[in-house]
Amino acid sequence: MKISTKVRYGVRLMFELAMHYGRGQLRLHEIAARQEVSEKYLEHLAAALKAGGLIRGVRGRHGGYVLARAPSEIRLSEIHVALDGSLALVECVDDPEVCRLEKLCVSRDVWMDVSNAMRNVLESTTLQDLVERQHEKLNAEGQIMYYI
Amino acid sequence: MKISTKVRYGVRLMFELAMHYGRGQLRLHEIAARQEVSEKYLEHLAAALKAGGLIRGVRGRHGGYVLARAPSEIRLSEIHVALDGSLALVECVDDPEVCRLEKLCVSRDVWMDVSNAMRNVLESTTLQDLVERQHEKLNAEGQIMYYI
DNA sequence: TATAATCCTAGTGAATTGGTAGGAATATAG
DNA sequence: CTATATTCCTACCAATTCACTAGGATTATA
Repeated sequence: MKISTKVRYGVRLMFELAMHYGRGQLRLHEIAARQEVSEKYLEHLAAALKAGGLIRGVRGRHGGYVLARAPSEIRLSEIHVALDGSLALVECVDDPEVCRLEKLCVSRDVWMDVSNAMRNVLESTTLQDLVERQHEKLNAEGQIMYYI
Repeated sequence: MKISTKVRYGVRLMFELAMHYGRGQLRLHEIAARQEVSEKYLEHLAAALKAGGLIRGVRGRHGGYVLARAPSEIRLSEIHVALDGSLALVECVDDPEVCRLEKLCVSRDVWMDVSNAMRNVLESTTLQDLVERQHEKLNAEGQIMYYI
Protein backbone atom coordinates (compact mmCIF):
# COMPACT_ATOMS: atom_id res chain seq x y z
CA MET A 1 0.00 0.00 0.00
CA LYS A 2 1.49 3.24 -1.18
CA ILE A 3 0.32 6.84 -1.17
CA SER A 4 -0.76 7.77 -4.70
CA THR A 5 1.33 10.27 -6.61
CA LYS A 6 -1.86 12.25 -6.88
CA VAL A 7 -1.79 12.90 -3.14
CA ARG A 8 1.98 13.25 -2.99
CA TYR A 9 2.12 15.85 -5.73
CA GLY A 10 -1.03 17.46 -4.38
CA VAL A 11 0.58 18.00 -0.99
CA ARG A 12 3.63 19.49 -2.63
CA LEU A 13 1.47 21.75 -4.78
CA MET A 14 -0.28 22.98 -1.65
CA PHE A 15 3.06 23.37 0.06
CA GLU A 16 4.30 25.61 -2.75
CA LEU A 17 1.20 27.76 -2.39
CA ALA A 18 1.75 27.90 1.36
CA MET A 19 5.35 29.03 0.91
CA HIS A 20 4.06 31.75 -1.39
CA TYR A 21 1.16 32.73 0.84
CA GLY A 22 0.56 36.47 1.20
CA ARG A 23 2.21 37.32 -2.09
CA GLY A 24 -0.63 36.81 -4.52
CA GLN A 25 -1.31 33.99 -6.92
CA LEU A 26 1.17 31.43 -8.15
CA ARG A 27 1.00 29.89 -11.64
CA LEU A 28 0.96 26.15 -12.15
CA HIS A 29 3.70 26.73 -14.68
CA GLU A 30 6.12 27.71 -11.92
CA ILE A 31 5.06 24.95 -9.58
CA ALA A 32 5.42 22.39 -12.35
CA ALA A 33 8.93 23.61 -13.09
CA ARG A 34 10.01 23.41 -9.45
CA GLN A 35 8.47 20.00 -8.89
CA GLU A 36 9.54 18.69 -12.26
CA VAL A 37 6.01 17.51 -12.98
CA SER A 38 3.93 18.17 -16.07
CA GLU A 39 1.80 21.27 -15.87
CA LYS A 40 -1.06 19.36 -17.49
CA TYR A 41 -1.10 16.87 -14.69
CA LEU A 42 -1.10 19.56 -12.04
CA GLU A 43 -4.19 21.04 -13.64
CA HIS A 44 -6.14 17.96 -12.58
CA LEU A 45 -4.90 18.17 -9.04
CA ALA A 46 -5.66 21.88 -8.90
CA ALA A 47 -9.19 21.20 -10.13
CA ALA A 48 -9.77 18.68 -7.33
CA LEU A 49 -8.27 20.95 -4.70
CA LYS A 50 -10.42 23.80 -5.92
CA ALA A 51 -13.53 21.62 -5.81
CA GLY A 52 -12.57 20.78 -2.24
CA GLY A 53 -12.53 24.47 -1.37
CA LEU A 54 -8.84 24.52 -0.54
CA ILE A 55 -7.59 26.86 -3.25
CA ARG A 56 -8.99 29.59 -5.47
CA GLY A 57 -8.18 30.06 -9.12
CA VAL A 58 -7.44 33.43 -10.71
CA ARG A 59 -8.13 33.28 -14.41
CA GLY A 60 -6.69 35.15 -17.33
CA ARG A 61 -3.26 36.43 -17.99
CA HIS A 62 -1.13 36.70 -14.86
CA GLY A 63 -3.60 34.37 -13.19
CA GLY A 64 -2.73 31.49 -10.93
CA TYR A 65 -3.84 29.90 -7.69
CA VAL A 66 -4.00 31.04 -4.07
CA LEU A 67 -4.77 29.17 -0.88
CA ALA A 68 -8.40 29.65 0.11
CA ARG A 69 -7.38 29.97 3.77
CA ALA A 70 -4.25 30.66 5.77
CA PRO A 71 -1.70 27.81 5.82
CA SER A 72 -2.34 27.36 9.54
CA GLU A 73 -5.99 26.65 8.75
CA ILE A 74 -5.41 23.90 6.19
CA ARG A 75 -4.85 20.40 7.48
CA LEU A 76 -3.18 17.70 5.43
CA SER A 77 -6.18 15.49 6.03
CA GLU A 78 -8.26 17.94 3.98
CA ILE A 79 -5.83 17.68 1.10
CA HIS A 80 -5.98 13.91 1.24
CA VAL A 81 -9.76 13.91 1.27
CA ALA A 82 -9.98 16.36 -1.64
CA LEU A 83 -7.69 14.23 -3.79
CA ASP A 84 -8.31 10.70 -2.68
CA GLY A 85 -11.58 10.61 -0.78
CA SER A 86 -12.04 9.26 2.70
CA LEU A 87 -9.18 8.34 4.97
CA ALA A 88 -10.87 5.06 5.88
CA LEU A 89 -8.71 2.11 4.86
CA VAL A 90 -11.72 -0.15 4.30
CA GLU A 91 -15.30 0.62 3.31
CA CYS A 92 -16.85 -0.61 6.53
CA VAL A 93 -14.92 1.87 8.67
CA ASP A 94 -16.99 4.73 7.25
CA ASP A 95 -20.12 2.75 6.65
CA PRO A 96 -20.74 -0.25 8.92
CA GLU A 97 -23.83 -1.14 6.93
CA VAL A 98 -21.84 -2.63 4.08
CA CYS A 99 -21.07 -5.77 6.09
CA ARG A 100 -23.59 -7.83 7.98
CA LEU A 101 -20.93 -9.02 10.42
CA GLU A 102 -19.99 -5.51 11.57
CA LYS A 103 -20.79 -6.08 15.27
CA LEU A 104 -18.72 -9.24 15.53
CA CYS A 105 -15.90 -8.36 13.18
CA VAL A 106 -12.51 -7.91 14.79
CA SER A 107 -10.66 -7.06 11.58
CA ARG A 108 -12.87 -4.02 11.20
CA ASP A 109 -11.61 -2.85 14.60
CA VAL A 110 -8.04 -3.23 13.43
CA TRP A 111 -8.54 -1.27 10.22
CA MET A 112 -10.38 1.36 12.19
CA ASP A 113 -7.44 1.65 14.59
CA VAL A 114 -5.00 2.00 11.73
CA SER A 115 -7.22 4.49 9.89
CA ASN A 116 -7.52 6.59 13.03
CA ALA A 117 -3.78 6.54 13.58
CA MET A 118 -3.28 7.93 10.08
CA ARG A 119 -6.07 10.42 10.53
CA ASN A 120 -4.52 11.70 13.76
CA VAL A 121 -1.27 12.56 12.06
CA LEU A 122 -2.86 14.14 9.00
CA GLU A 123 -5.38 16.13 11.00
CA SER A 124 -2.79 17.47 13.40
CA THR A 125 -0.44 18.66 10.67
CA THR A 126 -1.15 21.92 8.86
CA LEU A 127 0.53 23.54 5.89
CA GLN A 128 1.93 26.09 8.33
CA ASP A 129 3.74 23.25 10.12
CA LEU A 130 5.33 22.22 6.83
CA VAL A 131 6.40 25.77 6.09
CA GLU A 132 8.04 26.10 9.50
CA ARG A 133 9.77 22.76 9.19
CA GLN A 134 11.09 23.80 5.81
CA HIS A 135 12.56 27.00 7.23
CA GLU A 136 14.20 25.06 10.04
CA LYS A 137 15.71 22.62 7.60
CA LEU A 138 17.03 25.33 5.36
CA ASN A 139 18.58 27.15 8.30
CA ALA A 140 20.11 23.96 9.66
CA GLU A 141 21.68 23.22 6.30
CA GLY A 142 22.90 26.78 5.96
CA GLN A 143 21.19 27.03 2.62
CA ILE A 144 20.09 30.16 0.90
CA MET A 145 16.33 30.41 1.01
CA TYR A 146 14.84 29.05 -2.14
CA TYR A 147 11.62 30.98 -1.67
CA ILE A 148 12.08 34.71 -1.69
CA MET B 1 -5.95 4.66 -0.44
CA LYS B 2 -7.45 1.39 0.61
CA ILE B 3 -6.04 -1.78 2.16
CA SER B 4 -5.87 -4.46 -0.53
CA THR B 5 -8.19 -7.43 -0.30
CA LYS B 6 -5.03 -9.51 -0.30
CA VAL B 7 -4.11 -8.13 3.11
CA ARG B 8 -7.69 -8.09 4.38
CA TYR B 9 -8.32 -11.71 3.50
CA GLY B 10 -4.84 -12.62 4.65
CA VAL B 11 -5.47 -11.23 8.10
CA ARG B 12 -8.74 -13.12 8.29
CA LEU B 13 -7.05 -16.30 7.13
CA MET B 14 -4.47 -15.89 9.88
CA PHE B 15 -7.22 -15.10 12.34
CA GLU B 16 -8.97 -18.37 11.50
CA LEU B 17 -5.74 -20.25 12.10
CA ALA B 18 -5.30 -18.40 15.39
CA MET B 19 -8.80 -19.34 16.53
CA HIS B 20 -7.95 -22.93 15.71
CA TYR B 21 -4.51 -22.82 17.28
CA GLY B 22 -3.55 -25.87 19.35
CA ARG B 23 -5.92 -28.17 17.53
CA GLY B 24 -3.85 -29.21 14.53
CA GLN B 25 -4.02 -28.07 10.95
CA LEU B 26 -6.92 -26.34 9.25
CA ARG B 27 -7.75 -26.82 5.58
CA LEU B 28 -8.12 -23.88 3.21
CA HIS B 29 -11.36 -25.51 2.15
CA GLU B 30 -12.91 -24.75 5.53
CA ILE B 31 -11.51 -21.25 5.76
CA ALA B 32 -12.74 -20.48 2.28
CA ALA B 33 -16.22 -21.64 3.19
CA ARG B 34 -16.36 -19.52 6.33
CA GLN B 35 -14.98 -16.42 4.67
CA GLU B 36 -16.98 -16.96 1.51
CA VAL B 37 -13.84 -16.56 -0.57
CA SER B 38 -12.58 -18.86 -3.31
CA GLU B 39 -10.25 -21.58 -2.11
CA LYS B 40 -8.05 -20.98 -5.14
CA TYR B 41 -7.48 -17.39 -4.14
CA LEU B 42 -6.61 -18.34 -0.58
CA GLU B 43 -3.92 -20.67 -1.95
CA HIS B 44 -2.00 -17.63 -3.15
CA LEU B 45 -2.26 -15.89 0.17
CA ALA B 46 -1.22 -19.05 1.99
CA ALA B 47 1.82 -19.35 -0.26
CA ALA B 48 2.93 -15.81 0.58
CA LEU B 49 2.30 -16.30 4.28
CA LYS B 50 4.27 -19.51 4.19
CA ALA B 51 7.14 -17.83 2.36
CA GLY B 52 7.09 -15.22 5.11
CA GLY B 53 7.53 -17.92 7.73
CA LEU B 54 4.19 -17.24 9.38
CA ILE B 55 2.45 -20.54 8.67
CA ARG B 56 3.44 -24.11 7.91
CA GLY B 57 1.77 -26.35 5.37
CA VAL B 58 0.90 -29.98 5.99
CA ARG B 59 0.61 -31.81 2.69
CA GLY B 60 -1.39 -34.81 1.66
CA ARG B 61 -4.81 -36.00 2.63
CA HIS B 62 -6.00 -34.44 5.88
CA GLY B 63 -3.39 -31.78 5.39
CA GLY B 64 -3.85 -28.09 6.01
CA TYR B 65 -2.09 -25.15 7.56
CA VAL B 66 -0.91 -24.28 11.07
CA LEU B 67 0.53 -21.10 12.53
CA ALA B 68 4.30 -21.28 12.66
CA ARG B 69 4.29 -19.59 16.07
CA ALA B 70 1.84 -18.92 18.89
CA PRO B 71 -0.82 -16.27 18.12
CA SER B 72 0.73 -14.02 20.77
CA GLU B 73 3.99 -14.10 18.80
CA ILE B 74 2.56 -13.03 15.46
CA ARG B 75 2.12 -9.33 14.87
CA LEU B 76 -0.22 -7.94 12.25
CA SER B 77 2.68 -5.97 10.82
CA GLU B 78 4.32 -9.27 9.87
CA ILE B 79 1.23 -10.35 7.99
CA HIS B 80 1.13 -7.07 6.14
CA VAL B 81 4.78 -7.33 5.20
CA ALA B 82 4.42 -10.92 4.00
CA LEU B 83 1.51 -10.05 1.74
CA ASP B 84 2.14 -6.50 0.67
CA GLY B 85 5.77 -5.68 1.36
CA SER B 86 7.03 -2.77 3.41
CA LEU B 87 4.78 -0.60 5.52
CA ALA B 88 6.41 2.54 4.16
CA LEU B 89 3.86 4.69 2.37
CA VAL B 90 6.47 6.10 0.00
CA GLU B 91 9.72 4.70 -1.34
CA CYS B 92 11.95 7.31 0.27
CA VAL B 93 10.82 6.42 3.79
CA ASP B 94 12.63 3.10 3.54
CA ASP B 95 15.37 4.27 1.25
CA PRO B 96 16.33 7.96 1.43
CA GLU B 97 18.75 7.47 -1.46
CA VAL B 98 15.99 7.42 -4.04
CA CYS B 99 15.55 11.18 -3.81
CA ARG B 100 18.29 13.75 -3.94
CA LEU B 101 16.26 16.21 -1.87
CA GLU B 102 15.90 13.89 1.10
CA LYS B 103 17.58 16.21 3.62
CA LEU B 104 15.41 19.19 2.73
CA CYS B 105 12.15 17.42 1.98
CA VAL B 106 9.33 18.11 4.41
CA SER B 107 6.79 15.86 2.69
CA ARG B 108 9.04 12.92 3.36
CA ASP B 109 8.78 13.75 7.08
CA VAL B 110 5.02 13.72 6.83
CA TRP B 111 4.82 10.38 5.08
CA MET B 112 7.28 8.99 7.58
CA ASP B 113 5.09 10.19 10.45
CA VAL B 114 2.03 8.60 8.89
CA SER B 115 3.87 5.36 8.10
CA ASN B 116 5.12 5.15 11.66
CA ALA B 117 1.66 5.75 13.07
CA MET B 118 0.37 2.83 11.03
CA ARG B 119 3.34 0.71 11.94
CA ASN B 120 2.78 1.36 15.64
CA VAL B 121 -0.73 -0.01 15.52
CA LEU B 122 0.12 -3.04 13.41
CA GLU B 123 3.21 -3.91 15.44
CA SER B 124 1.43 -3.62 18.74
CA THR B 125 -1.43 -5.87 17.71
CA THR B 126 -0.99 -9.66 17.72
CA LEU B 127 -3.26 -12.44 16.56
CA GLN B 128 -3.80 -13.25 20.22
CA ASP B 129 -5.29 -9.77 20.69
CA LEU B 130 -7.73 -10.47 17.88
CA VAL B 131 -8.72 -13.81 19.36
CA GLU B 132 -9.39 -12.20 22.73
CA ARG B 133 -11.39 -9.39 21.22
CA GLN B 134 -13.45 -11.93 19.33
CA HIS B 135 -14.27 -13.82 22.50
CA GLU B 136 -15.28 -10.58 24.22
CA LYS B 137 -17.53 -9.63 21.36
CA LEU B 138 -19.18 -13.01 21.25
CA ASN B 139 -19.79 -12.94 24.99
CA ALA B 140 -21.12 -9.39 24.85
CA GLU B 141 -23.57 -10.39 22.15
CA GLY B 142 -24.58 -13.54 23.99
CA GLN B 143 -23.76 -15.56 20.93
CA ILE B 144 -22.92 -19.19 20.83
CA MET B 145 -19.23 -19.60 20.07
CA TYR B 146 -18.78 -20.14 16.40
CA TYR B 147 -15.41 -21.77 16.88
CA ILE B 148 -15.56 -24.99 18.85
C1' DT C 1 -5.10 -47.35 -5.43
C1' DA C 2 -8.32 -43.70 -5.09
C1' DT C 3 -8.65 -39.45 -2.91
C1' DA C 4 -7.87 -35.09 -0.78
C1' DA C 5 -5.07 -31.90 0.40
C1' DT C 6 -0.95 -28.53 -0.56
C1' DC C 7 2.04 -26.67 -4.05
C1' DC C 8 3.40 -24.44 -8.49
C1' DT C 9 3.07 -21.69 -12.80
C1' DA C 10 0.45 -19.27 -16.05
C1' DG C 11 -3.03 -16.56 -17.67
C1' DT C 12 -6.78 -13.01 -17.73
C1' DG C 13 -10.56 -9.46 -17.49
C1' DA C 14 -11.51 -5.34 -15.18
C1' DA C 15 -10.29 -1.48 -12.77
C1' DT C 16 -7.06 2.02 -11.46
C1' DT C 17 -3.16 5.00 -12.17
C1' DG C 18 -0.73 8.49 -14.15
C1' DG C 19 -0.74 10.79 -17.33
C1' DT C 20 -1.69 13.51 -22.64
C1' DA C 21 -4.46 16.17 -25.96
C1' DG C 22 -7.09 19.75 -27.53
C1' DG C 23 -9.48 23.38 -27.07
C1' DA C 24 -12.95 26.84 -24.60
C1' DA C 25 -13.26 30.68 -21.45
C1' DT C 26 -11.24 34.58 -19.35
C1' DA C 27 -8.39 38.41 -18.20
C1' DT C 28 -4.48 41.36 -19.13
C1' DA C 29 -0.80 43.95 -21.76
C1' DG C 30 0.16 46.58 -25.37
C1' DC D 1 -8.84 45.73 -30.53
C1' DT D 2 -5.70 42.03 -30.57
C1' DA D 3 -2.33 38.84 -29.13
C1' DT D 4 -1.17 36.21 -25.33
C1' DA D 5 -1.11 33.75 -21.05
C1' DT D 6 -3.45 31.71 -17.93
C1' DT D 7 -7.28 28.70 -15.81
C1' DC D 8 -10.91 25.54 -16.93
C1' DC D 9 -13.21 21.51 -19.11
C1' DT D 10 -13.77 16.99 -21.38
C1' DA D 11 -12.05 13.18 -23.49
C1' DC D 12 -8.88 9.77 -24.22
C1' DC D 13 -5.03 6.36 -23.55
C1' DA D 14 -1.12 3.14 -22.27
C1' DA D 15 0.64 0.66 -18.62
C1' DT D 16 0.14 -1.36 -14.40
C1' DT D 17 -2.07 -3.55 -10.68
C1' DC D 18 -5.78 -6.26 -8.69
C1' DA D 19 -8.45 -10.01 -7.82
C1' DC D 20 -9.11 -14.09 -9.37
C1' DT D 21 -9.28 -18.57 -12.35
C1' DA D 22 -7.14 -22.78 -14.57
C1' DG D 23 -4.76 -26.78 -14.71
C1' DG D 24 -2.08 -29.72 -13.19
C1' DA D 25 2.13 -31.74 -10.17
C1' DT D 26 3.26 -33.43 -5.69
C1' DT D 27 2.41 -35.62 -1.40
C1' DA D 28 0.29 -38.18 2.24
C1' DT D 29 -3.56 -40.82 3.96
C1' DA D 30 -7.49 -44.19 4.14
